[in-house]
Amino acid sequence: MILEGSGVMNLNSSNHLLHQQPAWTDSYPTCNVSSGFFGGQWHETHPQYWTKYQVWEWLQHLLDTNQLDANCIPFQEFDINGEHLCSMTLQEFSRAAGAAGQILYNNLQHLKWNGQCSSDPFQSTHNVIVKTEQADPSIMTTWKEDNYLYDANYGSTVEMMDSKTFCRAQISMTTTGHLPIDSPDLKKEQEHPAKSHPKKHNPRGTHLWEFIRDILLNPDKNPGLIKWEDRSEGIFRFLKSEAVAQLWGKKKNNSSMTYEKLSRAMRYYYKREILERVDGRRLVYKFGKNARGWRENEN
DNA sequence: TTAGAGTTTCCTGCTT
DNA sequence: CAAGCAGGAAACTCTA
Repeated sequence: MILEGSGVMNLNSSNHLLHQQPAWTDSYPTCNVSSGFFGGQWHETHPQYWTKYQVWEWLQHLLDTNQLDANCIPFQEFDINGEHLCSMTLQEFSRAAGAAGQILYNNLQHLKWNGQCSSDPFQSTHNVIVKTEQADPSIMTTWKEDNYLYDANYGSTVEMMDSKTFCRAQISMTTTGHLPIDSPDLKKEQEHPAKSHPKKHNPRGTHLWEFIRDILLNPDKNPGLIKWEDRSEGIFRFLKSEAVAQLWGKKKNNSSMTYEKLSRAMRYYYKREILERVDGRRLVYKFGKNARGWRENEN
């Protein structure tokens, strides 16, 4: 998983926006706990409301942005939701993730603080919009489709802020850090953003191959869409190719995505050695040497 | 403003 | 025959 919108960004409008809106509840106006198959993207939601999957997405993001070895963060120690995560102390982070615990803790505090000036539980439930999690991608709907969400607490629809603007604001604040964080890692990142994010380019969120990988790595959220054929070799097979394509389309806000188009993008990965061909087998692919994070004992 | 990355879309031909 | 594969070409979106 790669940072969406890396490095220094054009923050003028988003910074302005955030400075105008110091309360986290205002900075997460579109919080949609389970907007999609995986519960939406972690940076679209306040940490308090992350699902387990979003916690993992956040961990993966930190691995990427801090150039950490995958072994630095034992994911099994973070089989928890956002609420649990937010309740963890620095000591608990350190115990769970060792040296990386400090980074995790600082980043989480940063994210919480980023929008959260108040811990008022009323405020948090007032503005955060919750949707019931839907396991079946065929029936799921996203906020983009309807352009509004239903606020269960108040029985009303809420107009949405532009998600891209919101994400940019979130990520830029995370990566450039205008907040008083003492973490040396974050300071370093502020001083050398380009060095911290070498050749990261992920304009529209997670890459396709990472999206596929994450489905494979999260069987609880993978209702028979893709399965491992040979886990150790990184060989996998699409079981519901069109459903996966639809899911990818949802993620990219592209309702016309098909497996034919998705597979074309997959084939481009051959040249980059992110995927390898598996001859003679339909719907079967294999992770290549440039694909990271799919092995059970990565690195 | 521009170049490049990473798709997305469309296409033709081939294979299963 | 349908579905999937292969890969060229152009268009598109977004970031540095």
